[in-house]
Amino acid sequence: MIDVILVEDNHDVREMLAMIIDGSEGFSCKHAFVDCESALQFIPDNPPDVVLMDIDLPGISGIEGIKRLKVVLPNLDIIMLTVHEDDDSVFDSLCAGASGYLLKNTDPTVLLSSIKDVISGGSPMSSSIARKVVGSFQRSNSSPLTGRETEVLKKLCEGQNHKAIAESLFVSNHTIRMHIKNIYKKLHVHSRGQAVKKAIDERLV
Amino acid sequence: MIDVILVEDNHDVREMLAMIIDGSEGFSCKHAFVDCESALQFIPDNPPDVVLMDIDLPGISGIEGIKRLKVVLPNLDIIMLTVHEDDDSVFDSLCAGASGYLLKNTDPTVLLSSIKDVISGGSPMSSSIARKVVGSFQRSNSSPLTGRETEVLKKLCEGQNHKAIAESLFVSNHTIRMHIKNIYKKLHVHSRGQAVKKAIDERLV
DNA sequence: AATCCTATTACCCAAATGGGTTATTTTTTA
DNA sequence: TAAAAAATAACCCATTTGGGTAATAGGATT
Repeated sequence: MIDVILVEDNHDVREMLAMIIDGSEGFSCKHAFVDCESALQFIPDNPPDVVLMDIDLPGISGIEGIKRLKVVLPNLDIIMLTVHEDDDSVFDSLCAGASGYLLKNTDPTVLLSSIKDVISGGSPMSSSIARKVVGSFQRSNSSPLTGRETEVLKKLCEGQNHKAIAESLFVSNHTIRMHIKNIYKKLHVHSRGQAVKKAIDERLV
Repeated sequence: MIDVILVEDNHDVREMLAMIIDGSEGFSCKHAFVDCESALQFIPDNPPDVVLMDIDLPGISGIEGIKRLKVVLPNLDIIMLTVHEDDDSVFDSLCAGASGYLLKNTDPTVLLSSIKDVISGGSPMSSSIARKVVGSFQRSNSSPLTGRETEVLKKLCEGQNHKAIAESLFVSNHTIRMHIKNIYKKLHVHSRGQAVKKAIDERLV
């Protein structure tokens, strides 16, 4: 029997979801909370198998709630169940510790299979959410840098200094300094820190 | 009719997959290549709806092949179809531009629905792969840094220098330098670059 | 009340970095 | 084959950074 806890402020949605889950074979939903405050009091002492969490909640937000739950229960599986499909909501939720992200219009059948999925180590997401997540890995393929400059930038991102980079690439430190100067010009930055930030933001490395 | 191209060196696997796909209602697989070299010659002039790509290929690897295809066809949907489930293979593939990642033992029914999925903007992945991807977003919740130090580290990651950080936090640059010294000690690093790398790697910011 | 932690400010000095300029060799491209 | 781009190396100088040390004040903890 899979034990599910809901955190959802809308009365009708909460009751509806609880009924669907609790009424399904192999699922149980005996506790549902209106806000994170009450959920945070109950859950640490009574951890369920899965938590379904809304984002828009009065008081502590669902994202902040996830962070706090994860501190005391790092292995708890939490699925975000929300209407928000914007990048920030998705990435903030995942960074906070959500293992899945579903939209509220998700079909009940899919919701139930997603709950099973997250328990068995999966990360249920809608197609469009998954594409956002995957897309965040894709790097620019139009870097203004040359091959050597990209190599050097990579080393900069690893925190290496002139000398270390020169040694690892078997050239003089003068050469590395020249490469770095050119990198800065091309990226329009004036320091290592800015170069590293740009490299990461624009996935140049 | 969904046009699919295969790149797979193993003869039996290639023939089998081609037969499954081409024999299915609404799918067509008229071209299958043994290596990236030949695929790279054909595909740019005859772009299909979806490419299924193996990783282990003689000559140009599947990952390198994706990169090259994406340069000329940035919107091409590519699904990695491989036996490798290690982190590097997964992340390198996604970074190279793959939109989906499936294992070769994937059920034919799932494979076909995944092809439809990727065309409609999704990113088909197995549960365990999705968990890896989502896991890469989760940050550590046990930072050794104080609140103020974390603020400063965030600014370092944005490429700001002493003075800029001091001004944005309304304190003297001496204070910021002290914070940075303490951050370096706690993180066991000796430069901005290393601190930024550590901050990003361990998701301290 | 005593202690610890955090945040704050300050000074000194050596090392690293950033910017400007010039030049040779190799590789790539037109 | 000629021109352009990339990689290599060097010099000078001002600024920034890193490391050591010291001190004060407020808050939390014991």
